Amino acid sequence: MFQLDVRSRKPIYEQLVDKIKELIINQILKPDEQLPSVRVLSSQLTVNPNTIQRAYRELEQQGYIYSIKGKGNFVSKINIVSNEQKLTELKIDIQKLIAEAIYLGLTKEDLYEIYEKAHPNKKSGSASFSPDKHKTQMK
Amino acid sequence: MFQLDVRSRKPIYEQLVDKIKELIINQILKPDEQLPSVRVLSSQLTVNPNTIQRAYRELEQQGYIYSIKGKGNFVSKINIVSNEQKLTELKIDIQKLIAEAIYLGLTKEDLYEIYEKAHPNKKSGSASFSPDKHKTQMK
Amino acid sequence: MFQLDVRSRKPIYEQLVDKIKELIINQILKPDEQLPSVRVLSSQLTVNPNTIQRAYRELEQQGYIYSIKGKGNFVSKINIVSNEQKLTELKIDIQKLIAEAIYLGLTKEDLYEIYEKAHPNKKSGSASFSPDKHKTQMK
Amino acid sequence: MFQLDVRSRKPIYEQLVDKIKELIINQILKPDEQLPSVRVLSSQLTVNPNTIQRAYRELEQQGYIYSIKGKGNFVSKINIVSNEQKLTELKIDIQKLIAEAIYLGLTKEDLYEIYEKAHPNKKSGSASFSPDKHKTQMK
DNA sequence: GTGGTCTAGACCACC
DNA sequence: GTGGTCTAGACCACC
Repeated sequence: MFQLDVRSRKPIYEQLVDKIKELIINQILKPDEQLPSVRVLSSQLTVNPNTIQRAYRELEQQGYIYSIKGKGNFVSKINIVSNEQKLTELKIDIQKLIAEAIYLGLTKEDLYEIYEKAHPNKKSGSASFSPDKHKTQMK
Repeated sequence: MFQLDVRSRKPIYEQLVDKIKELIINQILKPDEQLPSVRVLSSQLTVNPNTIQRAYRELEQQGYIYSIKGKGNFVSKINIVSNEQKLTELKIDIQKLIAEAIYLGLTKEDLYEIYEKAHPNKKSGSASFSPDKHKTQMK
Repeated sequence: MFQLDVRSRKPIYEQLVDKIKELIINQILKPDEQLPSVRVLSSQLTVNPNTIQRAYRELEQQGYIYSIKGKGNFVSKINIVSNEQKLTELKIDIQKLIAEAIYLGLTKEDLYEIYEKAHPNKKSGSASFSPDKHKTQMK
Repeated sequence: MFQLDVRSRKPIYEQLVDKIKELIINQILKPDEQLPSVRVLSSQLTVNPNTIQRAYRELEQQGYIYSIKGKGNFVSKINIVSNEQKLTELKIDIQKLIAEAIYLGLTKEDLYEIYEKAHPNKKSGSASFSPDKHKTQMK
C-alpha cells in the first residue's frame, strides 16, 4: 500500500490519481486487474470515500481505468484513442522542464541517466496495493 | 505579449510566473533587463496590479528576478545558491514525466529531439513583451 | 493574544510572521498544533483576512507551518532541509549585533545570561493565542 | 570604500547607515574624525546626494555622528546618554535571534566562536573610506 | 468551514 | 514613477 502526504499542497485525490497512474504505467497493476473497492481503499487509507471516488472518476476520464457497475474498477488496456495527443502534450511538458533544468545545469549525461531510471520494471517495486494477492493468484 | 488563460485551473499569478520564467530561461529576457512595471503590465494584461505584484514577488523569492524599490524589477543573473537542490527536484519531476511518456510510446530518439529543442535561442521566439518593436527596428 | 503595532514601519504581516515564529520557536505552539483559522485570527486582531493569509503563506514558505486546504494551518515538525543555510545566515546577523553590543558595553557574562534566557520553556510564557484557557483548565 | 548592493531589499540609505555605523563601532572611523562630504561620497558611490544626506541625518539622530554647519559631519564620541537603553534593546534582539538559532541547531560553542569573531580590531580591516588618509596623517 | 485567488482602490516609501 | 502594503469584499476548491 502506498503513502499519502496529507500535508502536501497537492489535493489528496490528485495524489491518489498520480500514485495509481504510476502503478499502471510501471505495470505493477496489469490490464483488467481489479482495483480495490472504494470502501476498502477508503478505510485502508483512512480517507473519505468521496475522495477515493473522485480519484477513480478522474482516472476513468483520463482512460487509465474503466468501471463496471456492480463489479468494480479495472485497469484499462492501453488506450489507443487519445494516446497520440497525450504523448504530444507530455513531450511539451517534458521539454519545458528540461529547458529549466538545462538553465540550472542539467547535462546530456544527466538526462541519459534519468531516461534509464525511468524505465518500468527496473525499479525496486516499492508500491503495490496488496503483494499478498499475487501469491494467492498463484494457487 | 503572452496569453493568459483566465478560465484555467492554474492561478493567473502562477501562469505569469511560468511564462516569465520561460522567457528568462530561454534568454529572451536578458540578465539585468528591466521587466515592465507592475502598473504597465497590469493594464496591458488587464489583470489587477496585486496579481502582477504577487507574480513578481514569487519570481524574486525563487531567485529569477530582483526588485529595486522605486526603480523596478530586473532579471537576475543566474542564481548559483540553491541551484543544486532545485535541479535535484526537477530531475525527479522529469523522470516521472518521461516514465509516463515511455508508457505512451516515447522513444530514445524522441527524447533526444526534445533535448535539442529545449536549448535556448533555438526556439521560435514566440513570447515577448513587445515583439513588434524588434521587427520595426529591423526595417 | 499578541499585540500588533499598526503604526510600526514593520508591515503587519511581517509582525505576524515574527510573533508566530517566536511562539513556535519557544514551543508554546507545538508541532502539528492547529493555528487559528485565517478568518478567526483576522477578526480577533481586526486585520484583513488577506494579511493573515499572507503571513501564513510566508511561514509556510519558511517551513514553520504547513497548510491543508479545507482543514487549516498547522505547526511543522522541525524542518531539517534548509536548516543549515538559514543557521549560517543567522550566525552572521547575530555576530553583527553582538559586535554592536560590545561597543556599547556588552560583556561575556551578559551574553551567557542571554544565552540561558534564550532557551525555550524557561521564558515567561507571555504570548499565546488563548492564555486564559490554560489557566482555566488548571483549576 | 565600501560596497553597496543596489539589488538588496534594504534601502540604500539604510545600507549606508549600517555600513558607517559598523566602521564607527569597529573604530575604523575614530571619534571626531570627519566623514566625507555628501557631495564627495555621493559621486564616489554614484548615489543620489539626497540619499547620502538622509543616511547622515539618520546617523545623527541615532547619535553616531554630529554635524557642524558649514564644516561637515563628524564621528561622535561614545554617546553616553542613551547607551544603556540601546544596549538593553540590542540584548533583546540578540536574545530573539539566538533563540531562533538554537531552534535551528546553534550550540554554546558556536556562540562562543561568534563572540570571539565579533571583537573589533581582530577583523581584517576591510572597509574604510580612505586608507591613504592614514598615511597622510603620519607625516 | 477551511484555505486560496482575485479585483478595485487607497496610501506609503523610495528615488 | 516605481514597488510594497493593506482593506473590503467576492468567489472558488477541498473536505
